[in-house]
Amino acid sequence: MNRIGYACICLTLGNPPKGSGLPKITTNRTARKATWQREGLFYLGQLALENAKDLKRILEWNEKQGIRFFRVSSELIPWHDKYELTELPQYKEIANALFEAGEFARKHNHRLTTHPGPFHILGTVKSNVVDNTIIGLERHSEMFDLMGFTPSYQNKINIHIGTKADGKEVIAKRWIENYYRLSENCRARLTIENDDKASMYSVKELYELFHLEIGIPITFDYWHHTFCTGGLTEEEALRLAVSTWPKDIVPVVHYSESRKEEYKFLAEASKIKEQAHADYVYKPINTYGLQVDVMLEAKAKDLALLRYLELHPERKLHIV
DNA sequence: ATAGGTCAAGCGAGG
DNA sequence: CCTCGCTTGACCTAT
Repeated sequence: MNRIGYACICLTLGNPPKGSGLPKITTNRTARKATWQREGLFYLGQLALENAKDLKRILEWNEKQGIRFFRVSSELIPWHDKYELTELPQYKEIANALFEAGEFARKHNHRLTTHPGPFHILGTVKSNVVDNTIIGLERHSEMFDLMGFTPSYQNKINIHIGTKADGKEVIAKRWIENYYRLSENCRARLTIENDDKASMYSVKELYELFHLEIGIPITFDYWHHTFCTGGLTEEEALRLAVSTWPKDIVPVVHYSESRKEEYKFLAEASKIKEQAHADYVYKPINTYGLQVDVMLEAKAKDLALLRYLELHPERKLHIV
C-alpha cells in the first residue's frame, strides 16, 4: 500500500464556514508559557483532552477522503516536556481519547507519524539540551504508546540531526551515545531525515555516520535533497534511504515544492527563501517504482493533498 | 469580532 | 548582532 498524507493541520475542519456554527476541529490548541504557569496543569489538560478528541475527528474525515496517512502534531499535548503526562488531572480521559484515535487508525489502516521540532538535538554538546531532547522524544513515544501502537517505525518519530558544530564525526558519536539513553520503545520509532542545507547532513552522510552504526532508518526528503545531494542523484539517494528500512515497514518520504517558484510572478518573490515550502504541490512524484508512503509538506495541508489527487487521479489508486 | 503584536524550544545562515 | 526558517501558526490584548 502506498499512502499519501499531510501534516498536523486539517484546514478544512479547522476553518469551518462562517455562520455554519460548526466548531473548529484542531489538535493544536496550546497556551503560552505565562498562561499555563498562571492557570496550572488543569488548563493544559483541558487543551490536551480537546486536542486528543479532535485527532479522531480528523482521522474520520481523512478516511472519508481516502487519506490514510497523517502526521500528528507535536503540540497535541501542550508543553508535554515540562511535566509527566500522568500529572495531568485529565490523564485518564486523554489516554482514552488517544486510544480511541489509535483504534480508529488501526481499524482503517491509517499510518500516524510525528516530527518533533528542530529543538530536539541529540548530538549537541549542551547536556541540558540533550536532557530536554530526550524528554521530548520520550513524550512523543508515550503518545504512541497511549494510542496502543506497538513500537515500530510504522509510527515513526522523525528528527533532524540539527547540529554540526564540532564536526560531524564527533556529533555522530555523541548522538549515538545519547540515543542509547532513550527507552527501547522510543528507539524503535526514531528515524532521521536529510537536511536542506549543503553544509548539513546528506542522505549519504546519515547512512555512513548513523545507519551503518546503529541501523536507524533514513526518511528521504526530496526537496531537501536538492540542497544537499552528497553527490548522489535523487534516485540514488532515495534508493539508499529506502534500503535502510526494515523489509516489513514501508519507508516514509517527504515531498514538497518551491514556494519561490510557486509565487515567482509576485514582486515579493525575490524575498522568498529558496528552501521555503510551497502552498501546493503540482508535479507528479517520482517514486522510481519503489513502495513508499509520501508525506506532503505543503502549507495548504489537506487542501494541497486533495488538489494533488485531482491533478494526478492515478494516485488515488495507490491510497485505497 | 478582528487586527496586530507576540511567542517556547536550538541551531545555522544571511544581512 | 539581529532575524529568519525549520517544527506548526496560535495565543493574547487592545481596539
